[in-house]
Amino acid sequence: MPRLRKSFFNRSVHEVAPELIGATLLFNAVGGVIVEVEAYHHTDPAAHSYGGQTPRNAVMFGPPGYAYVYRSYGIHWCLNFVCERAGSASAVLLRALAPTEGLAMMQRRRRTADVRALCSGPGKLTEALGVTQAHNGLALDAAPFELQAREEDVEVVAGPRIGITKAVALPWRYGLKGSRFLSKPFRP
DNA sequence: TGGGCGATTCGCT
DNA sequence: GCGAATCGCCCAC
Repeated sequence: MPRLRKSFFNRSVHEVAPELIGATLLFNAVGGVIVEVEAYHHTDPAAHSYGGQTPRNAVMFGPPGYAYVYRSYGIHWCLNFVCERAGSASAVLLRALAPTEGLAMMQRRRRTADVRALCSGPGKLTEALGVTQAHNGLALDAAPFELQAREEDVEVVAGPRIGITKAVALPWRYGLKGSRFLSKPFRP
């Protein structure tokens, strides 16, 4: 199973995001198949990098192939993959996985046995995998990350992003068609 | 199936 | 001070 290298991320977020659907994300050998992501480009008012570089979003302004982690609503962590090139400040938000590896560990961290509830949302996903602020800025092609390219063609659907108040109509949420592990279904 | 709400931290204006 | 790339729980339909 070919591992994703940093060069995989060295392209437009709008190319990378749909190609991540069907890839496998493991963190300390825990994780599963990526079924939902969202693209955030620096020219996009909904992106953290839109207003320029700050200490929080500094990793987004660095080279592609690194993890950007931030706290959401004061409670959750959200995981992003930096894309394009240094300074372009664009990233893909990881929103949902179909759990395959380390089920027991994820069930313990999430305090539920419901497999559909383990990684079906950006905050759930980081809790299940154990990703926190401490992992902000880590390379994606080295431990504890392991990213594997998808092995077969998948059907990718797109729609509006979730939970934002700016640029709400842009269809930059991508998902695996028909997956039971999405944070929300895609409207036809 | 979907909407309303409270929890809770911190970056940024 | 404001409000956010969310979640879980409760309720109505």
